[in-house]
Amino acid sequence: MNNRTELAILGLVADGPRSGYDIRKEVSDTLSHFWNESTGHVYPMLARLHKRGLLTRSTEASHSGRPPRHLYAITEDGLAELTQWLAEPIEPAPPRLEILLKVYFGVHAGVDVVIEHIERYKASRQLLLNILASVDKELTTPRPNARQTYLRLTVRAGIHSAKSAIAWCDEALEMLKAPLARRRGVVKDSKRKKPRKTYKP
Amino acid sequence: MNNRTELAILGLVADGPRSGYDIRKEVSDTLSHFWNESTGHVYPMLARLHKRGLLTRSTEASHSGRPPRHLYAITEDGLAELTQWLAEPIEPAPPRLEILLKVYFGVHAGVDVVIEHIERYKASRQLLLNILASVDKELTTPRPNARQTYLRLTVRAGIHSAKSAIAWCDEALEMLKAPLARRRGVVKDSKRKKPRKTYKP
DNA sequence: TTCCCCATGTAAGACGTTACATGATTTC
DNA sequence: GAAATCATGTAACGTCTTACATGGGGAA
Repeated sequence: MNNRTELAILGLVADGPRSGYDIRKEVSDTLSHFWNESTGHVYPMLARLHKRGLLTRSTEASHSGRPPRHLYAITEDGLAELTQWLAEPIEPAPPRLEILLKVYFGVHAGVDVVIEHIERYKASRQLLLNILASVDKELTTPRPNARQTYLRLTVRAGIHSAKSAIAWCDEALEMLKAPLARRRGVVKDSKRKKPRKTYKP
Repeated sequence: MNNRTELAILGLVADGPRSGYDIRKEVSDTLSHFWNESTGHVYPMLARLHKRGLLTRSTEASHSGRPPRHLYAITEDGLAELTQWLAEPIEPAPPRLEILLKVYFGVHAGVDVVIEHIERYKASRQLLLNILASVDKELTTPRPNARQTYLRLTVRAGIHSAKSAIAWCDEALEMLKAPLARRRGVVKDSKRKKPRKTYKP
């Protein structure tokens, strides 16, 4: 099996019974800095896991006109599958970094556009870094248990990554602003006929 | 339009006529550290771009039994669409970092498994860093043109990212090896019945 | 002689997103 | 009075991957 949504669900339900809603909430509250799930995918995958016998399903009485709540719990087979998957080596996902694609195509866009993208990107990473740094602070306790440690590790990963992104942005902005600004005519070497419009949002 | 494959194709063909094969090759040779395309997607997207009038298509005579080579070139409409897309702000892609998912679920796998994953990951980042560092060296020229600069920026991004990943790995390994090793019993708090198997590949 | 390069493309399907439908309750 | 929360799910669609089919030429 190879479906990442199913695996994420399995991992979460392994900590105790959860509904589809619970899972969505947990992902967006706690895992959002390294994982995401979309609503429309969680419910079908829960159904599939149930059909495959990896989850059991029990229905709670509905309160006041709400749809009934379905609680899923992990089975022994589910736990076995989860454990097996957790031990399997991770095959690196081929990257698709849109910002770098736009940077790479910079010749067709003009320096100003590229600079604008990098500045926006830097701002977004800075914002993320601020959030993660404060989460990290909360998570820093004298005697963390295993679960806290693992969660904190994911936050630390985000912090390292955001910092390096910011550092790259600074380096890139310097490279682009200083020398290309002086000889902006370089862009004219390309085949374009019309002059680039300046990018002013 | 929102199709990333089409946009990548458009950007590459904007530098000069190319065949489907050329594009696949260019992606895997030059962009592979930040972008990928799969064979089965490139050809249909080329056909679509042609149908939409963003690319022209000319057929070269086939040499010695090979299938005929189709050369695609960008049209004015194609160039316009490319330029417009390049100027559009980038909406951040929701992350899905499998390694962090496995770290987060570490309680169900055991410390040894997590450590093993991080060590493998570190090795892979180290390898990538070595490659990118040597590419960066080659790309470091006294008077780079715009194209070289943009390419180098993508390489620099990879270098920053790999370094930060390695730094995180080191930090994580230290956090996991020192304190959890001393009180490995923490894992027993979870609901698992069976002891974890040690992960020895 | 075996493997990689060239060179096209299709078919099937997995994966995932977005938008929709429903509607009472609690919070601001 | 508006907005968020709770809570399920489906339908349509877009994106992308994997595997297959074909086959000659050149390099190791």
